[in-house]
Parts: sequence; structure tokens; C-alpha cells
Amino acid sequence: MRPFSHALERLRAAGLRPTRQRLALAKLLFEQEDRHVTAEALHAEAASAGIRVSLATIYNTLHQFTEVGLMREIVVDAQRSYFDTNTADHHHFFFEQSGHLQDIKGEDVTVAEMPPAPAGTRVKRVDVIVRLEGDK
Amino acid sequence: MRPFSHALERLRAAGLRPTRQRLALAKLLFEQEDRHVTAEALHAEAASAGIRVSLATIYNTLHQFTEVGLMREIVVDAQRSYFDTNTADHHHFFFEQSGHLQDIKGEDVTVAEMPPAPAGTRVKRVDVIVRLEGDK
DNA sequence: AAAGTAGTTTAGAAATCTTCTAATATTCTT
DNA sequence: AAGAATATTAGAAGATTTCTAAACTACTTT
Repeated sequence: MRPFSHALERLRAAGLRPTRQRLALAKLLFEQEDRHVTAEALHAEAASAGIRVSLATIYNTLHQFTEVGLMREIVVDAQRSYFDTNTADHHHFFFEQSGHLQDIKGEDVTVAEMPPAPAGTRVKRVDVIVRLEGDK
Repeated sequence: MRPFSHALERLRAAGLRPTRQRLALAKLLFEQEDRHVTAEALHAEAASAGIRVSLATIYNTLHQFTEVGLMREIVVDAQRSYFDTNTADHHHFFFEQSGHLQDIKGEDVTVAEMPPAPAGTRVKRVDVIVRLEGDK
């Protein structure tokens, strides 16, 4: 049922040349359940999986994947960018202490009574971030 | 009706020593309608108002004001921190092109059907950010 | 298969924003 | 006025992200 379960096909479908680095990163990112990664974390993970990729490529790749809609960026922390492999309509719990993110399914939050977008603008996205404190 | 309309009283009430810099910044920030500022923007504004304050003090002051509840921090842009003088329950329109923020009154957005906070955590805040593209 | 070309990757430098340091200055208390 | 506590500052340092331009790889054409 998942039309592009293979990294190669996903990249091809997105019009991205399937290079060694992109394939390896796509496997890390997409061949398991939805993930939230920072550039540094993915870089470290790649390194320990034996994939040699520069940090610049990690950034390039995360941005490219985001541009073509394979991922999206989540802004929850002023000092660090998070990228999410779940591109479906959904929101987030953010555990401020640990920096951990957890999806909230789109159906589980209802934003009712939105004011209209100001003249001359379009709503690109509505982000609901539930900031949590305490253990986890 | 505004119990602490004067910068001096606000600082005193918050337990912050009313220094020259803090007073001047409090005046810029609180003696006009609700504002959204970045550290750099406030620094520039202070400079053109003839207030000599270092950038380090701007950061110190914004954080202190936030700690004592006079302001709050808004995370909408991974590369820059915004601080808001409106501490009431409310949300935001974010104009991605210009980096401009606009309040949405708390009553104008209803977040219904929130899932419960995960065990061991408390909800600190729920942020709704409506990301806009287009002019303005 | 070889060559050409267009697109990628890379290390390291640079840019940007924020925090730190420790010296100096100011405010508050006595 | 003096002393103690707290603030401010310039500049250095830290952290994250982007840039540069050289080397490399993938794809296309021959």
C-alpha cells in the first residue's frame, strides 16, 4: 500500500538524483516509522551507521527533501531546526526538557473558529505546538 | 485601568532593579500597544532613540522580562527569537516573507479536542501559529 | 564503453545569532 | 559616604547554519 517504500523510488519520484548519500539518508529516514531529526542528530546517526556524509550534505539533503515534500520543517526551538518525516496533517507535543517531539494526529486536534487570513495572504500551514514540561 | 502603566512601577513590581537601561527598554516596549521584537530590532530601535545599550544587555533584559512574566518568547523562525509584550492568552499570524508577527486574540481561535498530556507531563502552553505567505 | 555535462559532495571558511567572561559601573543599603 | 550586591559592557567564544570553489559522481550522448 505504500507506493514509494523504497528509497530509490522515492528519490526518483521526487526528481532527486539518487546519489549514494541521499539513498543512505533516505533509508535512515523513511524506512522506519515517522521521525523527527535535527541535522546534528542525523549526522551522528549516519556516522554510527557507517555512512560517510558531511554535515553540509545533511543540511542540503534535509532542505531538498523538505522542498520536494518528502519532509517538513518544524520550528519549536529557537536554536535548532527539526525536520519531520511525517508530511501528513498533524501537530506536535514538544517536551521542552528533552527536546523530544511527538506527533499528534491531525484528527486529534481540532482548530475551530480560525480568523480569516489577512488580505493579500494565504494560509500556508497551521501549526499547533503543545509545549510540555515535566519528565517524559 | 492599567495597574502598572509606568515602566518604573512595572520593574519594581517584578523585582527588577530599575536601571537606566531597563527603564528605557521598558518604555520602548510597554508604553505603546503590544509589540513583537527581535533582539537586533530592539537594539537598533534603542540606538535610534538615543539609548546606549549593548546587545548583551538587550538579550539579558528580554530574558529577564520573560522570566518575570512581563513578556513571552515566541518561536516561529528557527533562526531568530521573537519576544512579545502581550502575555495574555493569544496566538499568532506569521508572515513568512517579511518576518512580521500579528496577534490573534485568544477568543478568535478555539482549539477543541486536545489529546491529554502524556503521563508525567504538564501542558505549559499551546501555541497556534498560522503561517502565511503572500504580500503584506 | 568513453567522453562530456550537469548536478553533488565536501572541507573548511564564513555568516549569523546568542551566550559568556571578567572588568567596570551603577544601584541600593547601611 | 562607603560597602555590598547587582548590572552593564566590549569583545571573545559558542553554536548552528550557509557559503565557496574544488573534487567527484551520475546521467546522457556518442
